[in-house]
Amino acid sequence: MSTPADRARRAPRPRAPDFFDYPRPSVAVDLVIFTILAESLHLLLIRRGEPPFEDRWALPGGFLRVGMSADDQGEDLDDAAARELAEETGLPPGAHDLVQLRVFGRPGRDPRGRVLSVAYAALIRPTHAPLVRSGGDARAAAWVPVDAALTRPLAFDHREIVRYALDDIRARLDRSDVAFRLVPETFTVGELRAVHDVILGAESDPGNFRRRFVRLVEDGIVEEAPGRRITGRKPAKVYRWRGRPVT
Amino acid sequence: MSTPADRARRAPRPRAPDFFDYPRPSVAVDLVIFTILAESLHLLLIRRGEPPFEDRWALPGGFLRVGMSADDQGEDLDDAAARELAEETGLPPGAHDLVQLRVFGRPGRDPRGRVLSVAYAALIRPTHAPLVRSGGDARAAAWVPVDAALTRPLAFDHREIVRYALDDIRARLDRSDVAFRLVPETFTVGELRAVHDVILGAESDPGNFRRRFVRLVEDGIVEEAPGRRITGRKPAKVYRWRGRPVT
DNA sequence: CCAAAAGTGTTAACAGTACACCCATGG
DNA sequence: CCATGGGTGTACTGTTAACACTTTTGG
Repeated sequence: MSTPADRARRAPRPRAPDFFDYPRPSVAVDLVIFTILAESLHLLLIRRGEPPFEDRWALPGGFLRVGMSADDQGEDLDDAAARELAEETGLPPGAHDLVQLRVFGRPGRDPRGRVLSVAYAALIRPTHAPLVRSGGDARAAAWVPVDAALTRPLAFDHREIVRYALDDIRARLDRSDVAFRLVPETFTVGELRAVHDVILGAESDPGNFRRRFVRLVEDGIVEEAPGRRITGRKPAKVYRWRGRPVT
Repeated sequence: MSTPADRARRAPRPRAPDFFDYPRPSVAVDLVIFTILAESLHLLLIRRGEPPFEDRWALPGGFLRVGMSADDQGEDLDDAAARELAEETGLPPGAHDLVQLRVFGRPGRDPRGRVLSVAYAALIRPTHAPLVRSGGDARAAAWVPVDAALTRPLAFDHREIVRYALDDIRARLDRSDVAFRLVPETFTVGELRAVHDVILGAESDPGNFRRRFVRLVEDGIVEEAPGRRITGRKPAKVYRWRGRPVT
């Protein structure tokens, strides 16, 4: 944080901070919202209603609200992401599993002018996914399978963002709460295994998966829930994830 | 990317994109530059010469250069980070080990107005660290041990950024090239182990470390270099890291 | 010759993998 | 009664951790 301020130091120092006179970028917050539908990983896309990229599919998002006064500087990035998530999905703001991925800021990514995009990942339980309505502005929103989202042309550099988000949740799958957030509140071992398999795109051994699962129960990360569930033939025990700690 | 543009859709559409009229934040790029000095992890801090936080220590950095026209939108974020790194250290731009960490954007973090900071981590070989001169603007720059940097009051939210960067390189230590970049071009097993120990703050077993090291040689990640080096009593074999792949 | 670091060997515990198998039950 | 997923057992392999040990050589 120096260059423009330094220039000020050489010249007689002005009252107002001079870096405010330099051109500034617009900052958007874009969301990669995942869920599991029909045994596969989906994400939420919006059909753009205006240029640029009119009619193209894009990630839901919006501009960061910035205040102009020193005492009201606007909203926090995380709040902006939470607000967009609520606006676009209509879901209650309890889904506080938003994680900042990184900034995408290549010049030219938005033809209108310099726009930085702060990308966030969110995870929606499949039980909540059908509740998603088409955003406050009645724009077309749809759950799209990830492979389709990666093939289809998207607006801006959103394909790159999706690619990054996908790699990210895959890497975090075993070291964070990702899987627990993509499964109903209560779940069976088989259901959790299905989520793992779908995200990694590989079939895992039921026995070995169960063995790792019982360790989670022993460590108190997961607890037995009342009732059983009939997914296949034999009813299975039901479990619940106990909040935070995974690793 | 919608809210302001949507409003435009309801009203008769103006020629110029209207989101340009909304207030925008300033965007800075801040660097956490690590090196190893005197058997411990250090990072580069700058003594601020102007308010706010005059005389406080801060991370080196500067503002992102943003173009105002549609065809010149300014510099890329990574380029801005590389430029700052070169400006602040005077080192040749070959040190292309810059990694974006994340954005820090809490309102109020800069009293002058809304400023987002994109944080980057950089790793400097100990052989290059002494070459660092005091920046183009002759401001005081110093290598500071990480624990001192975390204790001392820093400008803005830079302590939080340092904390994050530290956690990040610790987490990536075994899954990336971090260690190889904090060691001279050629190095002995003991030297690499010392880097590991210093970053993790724990003494590792020499025998076990060596065993893991020979696997790296077998996998072609590291190769033997000519010569030997006398670090302690018995001269040790010298190795070289072969570029990219680690995992 | 000896301190100190390089380098080797051995073992127990443990986690991952593959695969065979029994169990319970809804249709 | 049987197909199907729930649930158990087992043998093999590789990795980690702890620690005892030998080797080399500058001072």
